[in-house]
Amino acid sequence: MSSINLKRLSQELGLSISSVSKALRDSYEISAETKKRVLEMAEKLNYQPNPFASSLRRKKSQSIAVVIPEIANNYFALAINGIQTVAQQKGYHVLTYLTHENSKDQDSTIKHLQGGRVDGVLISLCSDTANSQQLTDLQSAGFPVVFFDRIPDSPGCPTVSTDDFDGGFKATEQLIKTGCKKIAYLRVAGYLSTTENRMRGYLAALDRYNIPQNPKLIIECSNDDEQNQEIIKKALKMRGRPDGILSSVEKLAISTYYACGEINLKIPRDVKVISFSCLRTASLLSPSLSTITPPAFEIGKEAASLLFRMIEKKMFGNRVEKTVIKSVLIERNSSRK
Amino acid sequence: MSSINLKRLSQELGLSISSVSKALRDSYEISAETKKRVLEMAEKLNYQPNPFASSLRRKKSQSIAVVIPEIANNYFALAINGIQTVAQQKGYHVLTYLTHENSKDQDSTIKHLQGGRVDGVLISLCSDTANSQQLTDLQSAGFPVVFFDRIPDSPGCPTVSTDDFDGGFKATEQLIKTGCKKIAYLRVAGYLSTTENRMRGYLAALDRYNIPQNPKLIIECSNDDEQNQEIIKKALKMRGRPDGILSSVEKLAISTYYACGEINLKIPRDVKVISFSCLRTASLLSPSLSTITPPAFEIGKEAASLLFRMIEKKMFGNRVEKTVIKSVLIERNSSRK
DNA sequence: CTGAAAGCGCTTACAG
DNA sequence: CTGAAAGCGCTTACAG
Repeated sequence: MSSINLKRLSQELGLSISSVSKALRDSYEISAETKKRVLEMAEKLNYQPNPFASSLRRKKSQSIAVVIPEIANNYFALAINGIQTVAQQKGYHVLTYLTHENSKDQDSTIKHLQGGRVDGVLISLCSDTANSQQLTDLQSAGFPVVFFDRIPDSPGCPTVSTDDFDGGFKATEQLIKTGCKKIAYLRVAGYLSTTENRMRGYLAALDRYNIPQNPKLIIECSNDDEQNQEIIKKALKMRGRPDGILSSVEKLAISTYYACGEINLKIPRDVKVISFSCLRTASLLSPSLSTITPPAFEIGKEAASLLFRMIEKKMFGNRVEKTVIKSVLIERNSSRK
Repeated sequence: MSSINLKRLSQELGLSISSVSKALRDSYEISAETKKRVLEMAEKLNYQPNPFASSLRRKKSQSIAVVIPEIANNYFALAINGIQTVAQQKGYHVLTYLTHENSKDQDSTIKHLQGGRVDGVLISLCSDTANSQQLTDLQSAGFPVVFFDRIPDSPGCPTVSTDDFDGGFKATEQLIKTGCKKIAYLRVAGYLSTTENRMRGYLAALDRYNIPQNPKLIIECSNDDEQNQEIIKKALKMRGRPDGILSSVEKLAISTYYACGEINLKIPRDVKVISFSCLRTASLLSPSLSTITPPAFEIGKEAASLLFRMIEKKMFGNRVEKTVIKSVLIERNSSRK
């Protein structure tokens, strides 16, 4: 925008373009005095370098992409906060892309990014991600990609996530200890390792306490809030209805609250609820919601730091980092006796 | 990243670079047959154009910036959702910058953006924005800037916001009608027109119902949640303490709930509460929170649309658009008799 | 309909 | 320490 470029600046100073460029980049080739003059003039004329010229020449975009399923979700909002904190400190720009839980959008986004618009990608997969050729291509081209939260299974991917199995196990254990015998696991569609691992933890806890597994209590939800509310209502009305609910994601817990309200079931008296969630207002809900809370801000920070290490090639050889940050279980009234 | 460029593509096809470029941009100068061949080869080799070369040449970044105070806030998360929806549809990229309510960060961000990295800026001002020379410079250079939610006073700025005065008035009226006589307005620091207008609505409602204004009931909060809780607690303990609270932003309502819990005041029995807020869980809180809810998603969409009209020069002359979208007042238990 | 050439605004290896 | 020149990968006015 600012029409001041190196050419104009160099004319103003009576120097060559190359000297001005070097002075601005603090090159050792330039005398201290010249640097000072250049810097002052740049300031005076409010010179802003053209980022595209620089990126084109240096083959570095100074940008990263964050690809997430949605943003109106406390987890992702907090994670982005962590990512931005690290990126802004590094002087990097952050491009955000929403996939709306749609693998087509996700693929086309990833495809676009191969043009070199960014130096690296942080991605939390959409729930219906099957086998993304685009992603595989991107990675096998040596492009830095870090997965966070919703991560794939394959061993070759650098990931930052929370201990999903452990969270699922402990949450289930909590419900069992308050007397629940029929615990419903609310899962989202798709087969991301995140959901799968949470479910494995749930199943392992049932085994550990000799509670028989019941496939009817594993309830698959969709991306539509209204529809989910109906699904949950139906589950809560069936014969042998659940006396405890473990929700794998925040929004299903909210749908559960609404569903219970509609069919007059009291939480925790009639059904106990616990959910993976970063809801700030968990303790203000009626009743307050027990949560397994992933440290979203830290996960974002960690993922971004890892990505920058990859971008800056500070990784040791081909080692693939798999960072796991523990979630915290906070017992509140929704799962009390 | 992908090392396939126009040169490589043209060699592969036995065509000149210019013809390939034109074919890819669907130029009328190129025959249908050649276009087909080019497109197929581009697909086959997974050609992705280098965005920087294109941006440099065309002086168009195909990107916009969103500058907001924070992201872990339902309002901004929803607004970004609206912005992204419009931008992705237009094939634009979205860069997000957080100012953390800090005018220095805001200024340095704006300064950076003058380099031409984006074609336009959507900004919601940080609370301590005084007189931003950077912003004035940007606008007077003819750079497209649209303000949303937290907007400045000056008539020359295109803005998309909610009817703050009206919201403040109606919320106050609601509290008065349920019997409140001492209504505290919780305001944030700084003098953005948003907060000011909400307060003017509040004051106008007091006047309208012949309730004397009391400066002690206008309580200035900070950006620190813990500190705010103390400030609110103190206000609730003073002689002639408030019997109603109008919170100008969501997070102060949450602090109010916590403050009341700590000093054993029952909402709405001892004090009634209403707040500007986009909290999804407002109706699940204990008690459910009465809100004036700005349509954040629509505001984001509208602001982005306006920005694109400016970028595409589809504006009529110098007309400055000031779009106002009404908020909805939803009465819930926190402000019931 | 196709192609040669200039140029967007930088950076950097090289010469002096 | 300074500068001339090439080139990053595109686009587009122009010539044929």
